[in-house]
Amino acid sequence: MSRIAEPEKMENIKRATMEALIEHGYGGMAIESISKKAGVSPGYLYRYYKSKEELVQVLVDSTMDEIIDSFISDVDSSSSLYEAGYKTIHKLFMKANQEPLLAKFSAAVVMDIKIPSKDKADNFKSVLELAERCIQLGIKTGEINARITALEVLVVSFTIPFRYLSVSLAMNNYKQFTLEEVKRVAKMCINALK
Amino acid sequence: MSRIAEPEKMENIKRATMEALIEHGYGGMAIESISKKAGVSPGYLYRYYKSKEELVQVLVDSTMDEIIDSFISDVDSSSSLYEAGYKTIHKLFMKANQEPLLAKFSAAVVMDIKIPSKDKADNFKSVLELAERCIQLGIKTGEINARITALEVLVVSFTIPFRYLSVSLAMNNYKQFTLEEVKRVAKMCINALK
Amino acid sequence: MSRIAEPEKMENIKRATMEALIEHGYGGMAIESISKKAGVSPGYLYRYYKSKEELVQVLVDSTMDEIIDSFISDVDSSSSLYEAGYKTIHKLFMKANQEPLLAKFSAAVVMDIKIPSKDKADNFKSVLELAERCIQLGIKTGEINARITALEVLVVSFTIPFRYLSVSLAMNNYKQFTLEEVKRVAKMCINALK
Amino acid sequence: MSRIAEPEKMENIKRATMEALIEHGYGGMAIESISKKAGVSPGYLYRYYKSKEELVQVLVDSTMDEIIDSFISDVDSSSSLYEAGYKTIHKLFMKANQEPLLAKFSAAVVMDIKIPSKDKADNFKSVLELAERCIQLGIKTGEINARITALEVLVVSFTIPFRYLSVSLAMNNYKQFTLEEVKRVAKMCINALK
DNA sequence: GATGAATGAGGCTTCATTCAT
DNA sequence: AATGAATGAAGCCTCATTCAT
Repeated sequence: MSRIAEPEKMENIKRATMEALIEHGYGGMAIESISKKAGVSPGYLYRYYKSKEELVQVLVDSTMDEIIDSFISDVDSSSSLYEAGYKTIHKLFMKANQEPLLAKFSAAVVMDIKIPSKDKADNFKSVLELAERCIQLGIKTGEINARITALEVLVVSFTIPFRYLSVSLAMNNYKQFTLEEVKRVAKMCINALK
Repeated sequence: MSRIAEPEKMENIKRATMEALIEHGYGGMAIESISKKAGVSPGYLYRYYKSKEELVQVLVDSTMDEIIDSFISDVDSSSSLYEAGYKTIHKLFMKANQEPLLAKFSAAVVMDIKIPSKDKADNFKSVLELAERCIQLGIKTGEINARITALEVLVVSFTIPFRYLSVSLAMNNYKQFTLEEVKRVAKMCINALK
Repeated sequence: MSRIAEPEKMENIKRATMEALIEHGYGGMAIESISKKAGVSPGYLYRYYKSKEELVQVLVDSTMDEIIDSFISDVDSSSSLYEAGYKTIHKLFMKANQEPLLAKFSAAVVMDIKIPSKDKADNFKSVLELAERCIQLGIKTGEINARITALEVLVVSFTIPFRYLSVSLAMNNYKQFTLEEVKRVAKMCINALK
Repeated sequence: MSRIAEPEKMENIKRATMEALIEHGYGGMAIESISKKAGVSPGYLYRYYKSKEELVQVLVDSTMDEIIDSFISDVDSSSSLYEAGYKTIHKLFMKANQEPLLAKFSAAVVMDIKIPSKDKADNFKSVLELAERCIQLGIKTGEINARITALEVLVVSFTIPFRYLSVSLAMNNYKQFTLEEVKRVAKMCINALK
């Protein structure tokens, strides 16, 4: 698996894989249709990924890492939980406005248990740690109930924004999210944890 | 003359199908492994379902109908939104205590966009109507913000309980839910819509 | 394979088998649809025939025997080849008027090489002997060329009437054959061998 | 870059399909045994034909078209019906001498009603038109009875040569046809229509 | 490097046959 | 005797993967 390759082709492959995963799921997606949509040969894929599973894992893991890292940096750079949530949701919804595919894929990765990823347990641990940080911040600012659990934070904050996004786009594929919506969704999350 | 079609076999098939769908998704599940797990021959399945797709559709549609009907009756028989939510979540969590598989499958059906169902648009309409009813009840009792949208209700009430359930069971497959948890999850939902 | 059985059921089975063979061929016909059409259970068939192949063989062989025996008796009881041909074709076409299925099946058996029969070589020998008798009769009466071969007789007399029948019925399934047609077809056969 | 799709493989597939169709019929032939006989993998077939049915249809339709076109050109280029018949039968028998398989397949296609073809009705119409042309030519030259019908021409001229061929080859698979036989079969056809 | 022809294992589905009732 | 539920081998077809060019 060599490092450098034509970046445009790799980008096409990633996008085609995301579309296929969203539309058909892991078991239902076909390498041939992905390579066709990406404008490369099936053989090309196997130069950079040793299997269908690896292709998906790499994509899913990097997406998950990005989501988590971004959320961490938002929490660390905010002085209230609401602010952190607002930032994260803002990024997510603005990304959805420009690149609905990427946003939808993020939602699918967060929600779907069946997509193969290299280390589900690892991701899970990261997310739980993140939830703990949120709790600390929220308690310090008095925004949330002191008895809230990490599971509850996770279920709320790692679910409502993504679900809002994917349901909205399922209803209208060209939907543009507004700042008003960002605010409302952030408020819902905070309220849920009160 | 005709022997009774053994209901136990049909039950086994349904359970095996749910497990397979949860674990591998529609495209990844194999009829042969389902029939093996159910203790019947592959051909047997085709006596009652004309295809893999129909097998899944029937299961998904009946599950979705049950969920919606149950929720409707809870809303109609309650004098507050909190009460309605409590009833529904109570049923769901108690079912999970006794039949984790059924509960997990319900969650998968509600969350997964890719599972084939006879009429996705129909289901969606039903769910939206249900959300409207919740809003009416919640406004009457003053429990929720008058400006809340059906989408928001749907995203909160049709997501948090199922997500709480599936994440909990993913962490510990033998987890038993408590009445305390029912109360807390119901409260989170109501709070989110305040 | 016991001897006596409800004759009506056996008759139904035979007819259903003929229809299936004509419409779908041996490889394409299904025992289950035959038994359904015949109004008996699949298991019933296996009481009297040990396999799909035997079911067809018995039917085909008895049909072939009937055709040959009938032709032999017509040749033996006639004083000219034309008379013999006329008698045979007359029987065939009148049978077609009353029982198109039986006539069509006879044609299929005579024409189709792929239908399994117990002893194709035997049948073939019988038919060739028959052709020799025709030649003897035809030469005695001066109706046919003395140098005609058995193969030629066979190709003409075992083909034209059956083909006329099956093509006619393929064009119009309710076609009724006339005596005029019997005469014309008999004449064509004789002429061909002049 | 792209290698030439090996024409030899396609040829092998066609031949294997013809053999299978002749020997087992459409319903009885197995894709796997065809591919094995052709020396390719089962999947290979589906690169060029989208189904078993299409594989057979393409083969049958092109064969039927060839037969009809060849017959038409023979009729159009001849000044007597006998000449036309002679030419056609000559081609057919000489082909049989060199490629018995192709000739046997032609006979099977012409005779067998159950083989799937794209447009049976179309073929039938073409054949009837052809018969009409034969009648016009035959009447002009006085070779045939003026009251002959298209059905009769079809039954004679589209049957006797093919049946002569297939019965001959069924008796002796290595049989070589002679010019004398061509003449005799052509004469039989003409005589039949007198 | 890139391709896409080719493979063959495996998935869906049918159907001849059996056997408990 | 008669049924039809049940089986499982086998058929059609797809698709992840390889490799000669």
